Amino acid sequence: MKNTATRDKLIETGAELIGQHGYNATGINAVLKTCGVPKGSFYHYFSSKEAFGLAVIDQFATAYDAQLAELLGDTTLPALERLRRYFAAGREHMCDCNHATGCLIGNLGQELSGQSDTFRDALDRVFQRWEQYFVACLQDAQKAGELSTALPADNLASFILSGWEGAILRAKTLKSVEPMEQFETILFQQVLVSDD
Amino acid sequence: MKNTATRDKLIETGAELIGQHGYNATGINAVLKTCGVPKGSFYHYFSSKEAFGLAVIDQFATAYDAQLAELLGDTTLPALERLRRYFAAGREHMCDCNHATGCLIGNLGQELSGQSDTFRDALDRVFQRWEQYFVACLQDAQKAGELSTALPADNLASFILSGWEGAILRAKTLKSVEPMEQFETILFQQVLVSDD
DNA sequence: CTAACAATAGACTGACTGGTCTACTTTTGA
DNA sequence: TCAAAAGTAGACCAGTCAGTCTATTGTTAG
Repeated sequence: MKNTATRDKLIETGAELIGQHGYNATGINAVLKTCGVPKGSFYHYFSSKEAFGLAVIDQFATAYDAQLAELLGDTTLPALERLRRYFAAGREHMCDCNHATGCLIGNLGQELSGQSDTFRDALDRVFQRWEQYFVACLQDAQKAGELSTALPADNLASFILSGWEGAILRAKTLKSVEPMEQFETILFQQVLVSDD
Repeated sequence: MKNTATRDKLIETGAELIGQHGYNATGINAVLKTCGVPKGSFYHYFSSKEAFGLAVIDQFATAYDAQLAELLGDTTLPALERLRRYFAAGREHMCDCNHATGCLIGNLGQELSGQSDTFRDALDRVFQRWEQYFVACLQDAQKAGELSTALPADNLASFILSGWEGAILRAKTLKSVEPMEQFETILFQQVLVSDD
């Protein structure tokens, strides 16, 4: 399995279609037709649709990890400023996809975590890794005195991830980033505050 | 269309199966087999699967409305106490379904709002009605001096709905109500506070 | 050169999909 | 009483699904 070009093309197309229509509504044939790959190749690289789905999640998580590291791990900026930039990037992405795709991991979490434990585990691991980025960033903020140490960083991180995923869901159904803006506003105004 | 017993049975079974497996993964034949209704009856009451799905949403929204009115509209209790009870009921429901179902509207919002504008509109209307219950409850809290008037009630309501839906999603993928608890804790500690 | 293996290619399969059709039974209202 | 309408019943249809199969082409190592 040296030639990864075809495999990558399948995963890329799969991520796009699954992001748009969900996992169950995305047929393998549709993926193949979209990227012009024959079925023989698909089952050469993936043992089943589920294995393909997991590979799509894996690839997405890896790529997103790099983004998170860049945005939230950029220690040249104040920690809360990094968070602001992360939220801004999320809003921008939401507009770019016409409020249709949102967050692939969130989408699949809703759709599949009741359907398959394999998927649920994979998606939960991604969420937990994301949470760790938030924890690190919030701890930076606490060390710098930007953020009160009254609230544990890990609880805050869970709060932020939940709220942000929910805001993305609302943005999708409303076709507007307003819920994402309102979440960010109140979060910074009431939750991410320093000791007076 | 006077005999609603068969129709109700179809909708009830549909809500259950769609809640468990999602809309796309729930076949009409599975619904029919589960509740022992022949296909002829199904298409006597519903013109298509989409119409059926909308009826399921409608029925669920109506039933949930009654619950919200009871919990959040119970003016014999302090407004913030009503909110606490609402969250507690949500957590209980999450445990009852083994963290598998979560919120039907949230699930379908993720799955279908990118797939069909008809569904998206229907689901968004439900969300907006829910938000109005929160707004009314928060305004009660502000009038009673339980809650600062510094933040507009409608922004807060949007914040709470987003956060709660996101917490439910995390609870599903984590198979634990912990994210819901963490959301509630920080919400009451930092956001739903009175003027000092 | 050639044998082994990676990869491409797509016809094909059985199961299942949403939806249609006709036949039959029950209920209703005049 | 009886005809029209409501509702039940399930065989059936074309299309699609994930997955299999065999054949062929590219590549690589001995």
